[in-house]
Amino acid sequence: MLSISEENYLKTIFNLSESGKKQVSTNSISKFLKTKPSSVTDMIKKLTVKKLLYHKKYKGTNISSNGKKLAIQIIRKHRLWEVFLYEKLKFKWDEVHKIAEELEHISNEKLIDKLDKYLKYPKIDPHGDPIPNKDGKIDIKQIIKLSNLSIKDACIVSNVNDEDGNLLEYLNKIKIHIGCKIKVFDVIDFDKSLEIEIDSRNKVFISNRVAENILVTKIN
Amino acid sequence: MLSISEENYLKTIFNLSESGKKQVSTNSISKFLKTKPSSVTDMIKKLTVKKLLYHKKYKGTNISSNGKKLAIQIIRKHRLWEVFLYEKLKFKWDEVHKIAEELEHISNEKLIDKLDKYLKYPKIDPHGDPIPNKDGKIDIKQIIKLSNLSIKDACIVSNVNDEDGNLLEYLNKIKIHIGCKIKVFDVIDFDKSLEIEIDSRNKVFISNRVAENILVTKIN
DNA sequence: AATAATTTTTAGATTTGTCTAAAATATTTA
DNA sequence: TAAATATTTTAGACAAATCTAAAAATTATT
Repeated sequence: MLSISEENYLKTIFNLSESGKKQVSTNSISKFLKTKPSSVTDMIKKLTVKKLLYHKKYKGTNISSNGKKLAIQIIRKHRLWEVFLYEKLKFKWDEVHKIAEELEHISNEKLIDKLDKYLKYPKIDPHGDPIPNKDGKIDIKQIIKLSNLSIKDACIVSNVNDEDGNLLEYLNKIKIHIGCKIKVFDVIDFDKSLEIEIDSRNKVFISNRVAENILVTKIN
Repeated sequence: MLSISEENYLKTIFNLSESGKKQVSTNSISKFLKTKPSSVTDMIKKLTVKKLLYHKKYKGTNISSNGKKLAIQIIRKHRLWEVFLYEKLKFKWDEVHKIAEELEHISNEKLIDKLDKYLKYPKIDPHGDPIPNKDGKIDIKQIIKLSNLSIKDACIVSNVNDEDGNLLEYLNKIKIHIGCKIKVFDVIDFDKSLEIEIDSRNKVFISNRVAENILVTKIN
């Protein structure tokens, strides 16, 4: 059994090593968790003794396969709770993360199995991130341009090009934001513009140019 | 903000002072929480400084009105989560307590409000205990004999006379246990025997003599 | 390559919640 | 009521998770 702190470090190290190079630096962990580097060193020692990490002094940290397994189970719990909060309790997509950070540490396998079943075995969370299954398997998240979707496809916005203030302003106006759900109702042959529905509410047309600057994950 | 330990002590002291005399002994707390009396003394000091308890050396402990307010909110969370686990996730009534002990410490007012709404503002938990409302008001739990109910009443079994082994064996056979739900379908005028349905499943007749030895809380 | 700057680790301290052992107080019993 | 027993508190220790300050190692700069 891991403590909440140990779980948070493990999860952070897993995420950092997924989203970058294999060797995770002490500083990057400390920045993410808002703790001092010396605290990170201490915790790395503890988790290394438990064989959840590999560590070479001054060189960086790796997650072991046991560590990875545990981290994935924590992420599974986090994302399932996010789905619950979003779909059942009707929280907004940007409110669910903070609460799920607490819920994810409740350890009861039966609870998670039943929650999974109750939510009808969801594949992605409200941010479009994939939910690992019970065995720890994760469907790799395929990020594509909204312009690549076809009629009847649905997706979650995972990123938008934020270099252009005008684009952001426009997206804000039509209520497209990271985490929102978009369904494609029609693709106009003539100019490849899209008729889409945003968050099951407003239906709008957007140009192909705009659609190329919105990154999404398909959800069906 | 209270720590999980502080919350557990506060809740325990509240419960002990409700279900007995006003002065709670250090030993009784230590027995309930399975910690040493010296640890209890330490925690009492901390909570006394925070004005959640009153304490007189060697004499016993009282909960303050602020302490009571906090304790009731913890109990509210506990019981709402129990309803969720029982009704939505389909846990058995005797499995929910342990998990709710963990969930009750998650502190987010909006979460509890939304959970309450989602569960349609339940008044009692799966054990028949009343759920305090947002303002901390608790409908006092009225424990009555099953024999006092009328047609169409429903209730939760809160206690059975366990002095007679034969009665226990019989109740076990017809699957009446603490926490189960009973609906009264008919009251026979001739001998005051009852036709009841247990846990929305088996329908049986029981004599008035048996019904007098089952204590329940009405739920409608 | 030598120096400066940054990163990481070590050493030692602090807080929280627990413990044991012993002392102080209260209660029960003979 | 005095002695025996039980309860409660105090004193001091420990593990977990953090911190600060300083030392060690690495990386960048001139």
